[in-house]
Amino acid sequence: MDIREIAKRAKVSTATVSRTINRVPTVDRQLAKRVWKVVEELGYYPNTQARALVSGKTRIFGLIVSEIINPFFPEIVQSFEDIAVQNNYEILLTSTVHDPKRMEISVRRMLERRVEGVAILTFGMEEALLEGLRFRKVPLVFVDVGPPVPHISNIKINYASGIREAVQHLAALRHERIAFITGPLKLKSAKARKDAFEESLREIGIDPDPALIIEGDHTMEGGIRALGQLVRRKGDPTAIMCSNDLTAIGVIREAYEYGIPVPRELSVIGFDDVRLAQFITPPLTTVRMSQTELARLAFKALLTDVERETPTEHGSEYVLDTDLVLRKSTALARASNQ
Amino acid sequence: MDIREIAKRAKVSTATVSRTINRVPTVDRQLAKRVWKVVEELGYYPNTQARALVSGKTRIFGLIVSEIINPFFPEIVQSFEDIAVQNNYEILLTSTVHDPKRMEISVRRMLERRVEGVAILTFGMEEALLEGLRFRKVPLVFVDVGPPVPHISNIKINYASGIREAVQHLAALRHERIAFITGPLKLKSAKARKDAFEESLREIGIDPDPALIIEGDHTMEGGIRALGQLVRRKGDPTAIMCSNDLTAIGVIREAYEYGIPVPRELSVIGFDDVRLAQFITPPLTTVRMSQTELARLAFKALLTDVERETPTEHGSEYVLDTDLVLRKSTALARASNQ
DNA sequence: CAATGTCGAGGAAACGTTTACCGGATTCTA
DNA sequence: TAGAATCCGGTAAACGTTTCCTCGACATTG
Repeated sequence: MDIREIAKRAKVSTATVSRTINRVPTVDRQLAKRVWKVVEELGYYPNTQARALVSGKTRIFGLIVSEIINPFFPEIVQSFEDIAVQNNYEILLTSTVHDPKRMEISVRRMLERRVEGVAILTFGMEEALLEGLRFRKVPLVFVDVGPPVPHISNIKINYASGIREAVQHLAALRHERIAFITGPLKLKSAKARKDAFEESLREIGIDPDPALIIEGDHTMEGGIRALGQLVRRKGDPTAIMCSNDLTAIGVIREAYEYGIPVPRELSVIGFDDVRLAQFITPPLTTVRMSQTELARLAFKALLTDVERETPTEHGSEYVLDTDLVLRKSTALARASNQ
Repeated sequence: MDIREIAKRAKVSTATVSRTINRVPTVDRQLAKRVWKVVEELGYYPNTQARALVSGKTRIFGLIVSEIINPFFPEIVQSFEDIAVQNNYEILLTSTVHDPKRMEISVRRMLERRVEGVAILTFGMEEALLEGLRFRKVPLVFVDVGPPVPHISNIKINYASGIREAVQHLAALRHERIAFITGPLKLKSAKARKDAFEESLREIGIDPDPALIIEGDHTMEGGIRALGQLVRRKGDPTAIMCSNDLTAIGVIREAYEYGIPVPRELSVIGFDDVRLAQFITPPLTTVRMSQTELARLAFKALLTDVERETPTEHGSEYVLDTDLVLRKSTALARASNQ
């Protein structure tokens, strides 16, 4: 059943049917009513392929993530979908699973399906692979790492705000030896978190102790390993901040193995506030980087770019703040026992 | 850049270009080589909308889930995508967030984008809402609840196998008072799990004690509440099985609050084996219902149906077994202290 | 050697929309 | 009241493919 069928039954032209369905205001109310009636009766719905073919608008946004099973992403995907539904967009979800080949395939898929824009929410994938998209002037939005050129927007994360809050929270609980487990330092975002931590420490008159900065890898196993290293030192820290929640979960898990009660003997703070931070025992105090908000900003960036008629010089920039959310994994420092 | 451009440059007809790209074997090797050369040079890739419009094949499968942030789903989505990529399919991911209206929208989206098949992996959504899909003879695949009609496949979960294993495991650890926290019993799958539990108990000569069967709701909070009820009884259980992992996590969490050490004083077993079962402390012993395998089966069901030329009488049926995976949340029953 | 069959490439129709353009009717203006 | 302007619906071209059909070239057969 197609638009012609509707046209015939409503005794109008296909043009009028099309205009009615697309709510072009100039069509006569009587005609429109007739058309809608037939549409309802037959349960007609337009063919998106045909639509897209002629109009050039697919109403699809691409969303590239690292991997869906990483707890960081489901909430983003969910929020992105919610907004897409509200705006009558479809979403083409693609994951790179940390494989450049898969990234290439992702780009290809986006191109073939003619998405109108792509949000790249991966952790550090080589940008070169996106050349195909950039070349075709598809609007893109990045987190932190987008170059300042037309059609490319950026969401800047304000790591410092939340991390400072966290450090000050620990200081208020009389912690003085605070360790930090970083992410993979080749990741810009991981580096930024570490820098923010050190800066926050200095701000309250504590000099960062290199022995208390351990390089992790943003996995639970990394957290486990890092705690192992930390425990072996004398004068070990009374609090540990982690570059992401998974690391913090690893730390808590390993602390349990060592018989170190969290938070009584050791305070732990994560970063990201993934949903599962609420599920573990004790519920994790962490720095929230709202995934919902991130998705919202990404979508908005894309939509704005698509709807803009004249391209801007530089692509827009958005800022996402972070803040501390208190749960149960931090407490007063134990009396110093060195 | 379109197929005509390629045709012109390769000095063949568009028909030949199309045939070449689609690897129709009758095209002359020389011509094919010419065509491919031009394709590579120009970086041409076909327009999927145009393709779909004329061929009627969109190469899209729909995937309807309850909500992406439910830990049960990310792995399914990931696996589904992996297989889709291998088969050159795209996936239209949609979530109902437990809202019939959203389900309706989902169906509509599937219809508009002309998906070739839909996997419905939600927990108990009214089937009536899928009428639109069924009516248009879109191949569907359900878990457990699909009616036996053409174009509708079913994946039957063998709940009994894993649950029996779990019960026998507990029995071997000398547990005699084993509680069960169910899911919402209006859900067929929850009911089936409970029944399997009771049956397994009888099998080893234990009569299910109704006082030890608590209705939960498949959430962490439900698990917390249920443990509260259980603890208040005298002669409380030494082991608890849960209808899903989230419930088990709630139980463990609340046990911690009560100061009941898991597994020393209380053994806990979950169901599903979501990824996060490995992240909690202690790592959760649980009955695995492989999400990867589930996704694989669902995709296969759809693909088989699409590729079949003559529709079968009944739609096919697949079976997914469950089995126990041992981690750290179970131990020998404590000496009876009643 | 003529007739028939086989093979593969090209021409052109078709898929279901949107939209530029046209033209008739109506309203407005002088 | 005639001409201009405005409005709005219809006609048909276009979007980029796939695929049916035709047709020429060549091989095979009697």
